[in-house]
Amino acid sequence: MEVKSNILEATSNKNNAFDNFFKSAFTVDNIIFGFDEADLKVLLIKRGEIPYENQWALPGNFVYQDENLDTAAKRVLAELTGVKNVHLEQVKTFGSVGRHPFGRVITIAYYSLIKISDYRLHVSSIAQEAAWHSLSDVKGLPFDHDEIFAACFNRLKLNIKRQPIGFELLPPKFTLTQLQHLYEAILEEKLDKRNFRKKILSMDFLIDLNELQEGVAHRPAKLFKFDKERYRRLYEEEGFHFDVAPTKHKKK
Amino acid sequence: MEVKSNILEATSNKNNAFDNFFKSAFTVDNIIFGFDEADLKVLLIKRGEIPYENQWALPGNFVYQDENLDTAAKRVLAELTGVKNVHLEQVKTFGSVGRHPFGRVITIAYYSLIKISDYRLHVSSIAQEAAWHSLSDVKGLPFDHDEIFAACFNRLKLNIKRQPIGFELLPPKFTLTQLQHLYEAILEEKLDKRNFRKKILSMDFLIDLNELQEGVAHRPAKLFKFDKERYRRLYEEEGFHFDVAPTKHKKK
DNA sequence: GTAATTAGTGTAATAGTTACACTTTGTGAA
DNA sequence: TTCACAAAGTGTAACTATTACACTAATTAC
Repeated sequence: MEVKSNILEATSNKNNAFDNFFKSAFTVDNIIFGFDEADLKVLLIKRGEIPYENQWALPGNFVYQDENLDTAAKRVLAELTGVKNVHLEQVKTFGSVGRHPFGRVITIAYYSLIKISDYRLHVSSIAQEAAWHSLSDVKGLPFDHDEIFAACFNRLKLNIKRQPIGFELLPPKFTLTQLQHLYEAILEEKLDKRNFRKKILSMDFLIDLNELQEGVAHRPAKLFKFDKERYRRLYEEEGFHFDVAPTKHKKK
Repeated sequence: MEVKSNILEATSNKNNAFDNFFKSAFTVDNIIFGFDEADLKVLLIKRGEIPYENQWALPGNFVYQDENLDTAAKRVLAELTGVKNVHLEQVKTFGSVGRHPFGRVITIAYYSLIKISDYRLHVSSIAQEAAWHSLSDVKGLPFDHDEIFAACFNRLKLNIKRQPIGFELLPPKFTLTQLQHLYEAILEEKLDKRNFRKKILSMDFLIDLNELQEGVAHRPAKLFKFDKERYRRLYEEEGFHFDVAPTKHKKK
């Protein structure tokens, strides 16, 4: 009771102190994005519990008593995929009164980006089953998960233009075409090939590895890697602004 | 007990169900910005309660049981200032384990923008006393309020370049110089007068009222107003990008 | 060796950004 | 009434970034 009564001392005396200590729970949801050469995917779990048992939903879990929020989000990811050390971003907190049928639940939404090749489904208490879904399949989710998903995808769209986070979704060595397809998938528009290459190379943080793609039935592409150190030196203070013309974009 | 036990059914069975229902509280903080002709200000309250009694802190309060998060943030603002219908934005949620000395407290941080002239200190249960502070005075705040403040100010800096929110801080009729000073205060850099005017006028959502400033001991400036409808029509889909050269900015 | 497939490349027109300094219009004091 | 003061208001040329656009090169599979 000690914690409770102390918190209540700090509360407004206009209200009954107990009003501020109602039954509630808080959770994190972590929207996990992956990219598989062609499409942007999201990892959904099949719920093993009521409510909405057996429906596909965003992965999430309660935050433990002695656990920070970011840690909880990382734990959800790690338990589900075994992947650690990823790009993680807190997006928005959802706490409408009626959003959970069983009571007041506040959910802090994160997204994270992983290399889909690193993914290996783990036996996990969080989910019965997990699977990658195309973005277009992500609708009709339970709770307010459609809204949460939209907020996270939206944030990703904004961030991709200002931070070098695309590389988190690609293997360490990638071709410029793969990178372009990734940008196109996130931004949901086709980009002009020459302008894309000119722009991204002019930013000067990609290193040409002088290696060629193998095992493709056409002219092999050069492989590049992202130079994080160089990025830091060049852009740490000012940041960048990636904006390339979609193909056949009409001028006003 | 009904709510509690139902939520607990939905929880992971790997953990003791009660672990997910520990003693906790959640609050909103609302960082209230105002602009007084020259400087950007923040409204701080003098805490009337332990911990940190009598220290200046960010305004905040518990979220009530039947209250949405945004509503709670608006309530904090209204109780403190009487101002309603403002620009409000959720910024980030803070929930580190040790951030509150009395127990686990999750805080959802918002900022809001008000016209300082509308402000009138209300008798309020939230604060003993409230006062505007210059940005440079906002440091050494209790809890992790320095970090919360930084996150909100940062967000404001980003948003001012992409949304027409500056007008929320100015009277309905304002001069271009006032507007420029506001941008300078938020961005923390001096801007070039001619470039600023050219850019903001070219955006085509300011209306020249054909009225002049009164009561100044120099050439009076023209008054403008922001045309919200026109803004919507022009920018609803694409948004804008406000970026004007600081004065004497050196090129690389 | 030829068809299929994707990689890779340059330029001119246009649009946007930047740097920069003097004239105008009002007030208020002598 | 005029002069000092203060801030308002204004244009342009140089530079930089963005856009639109189509063919040749390299490889594999048959």
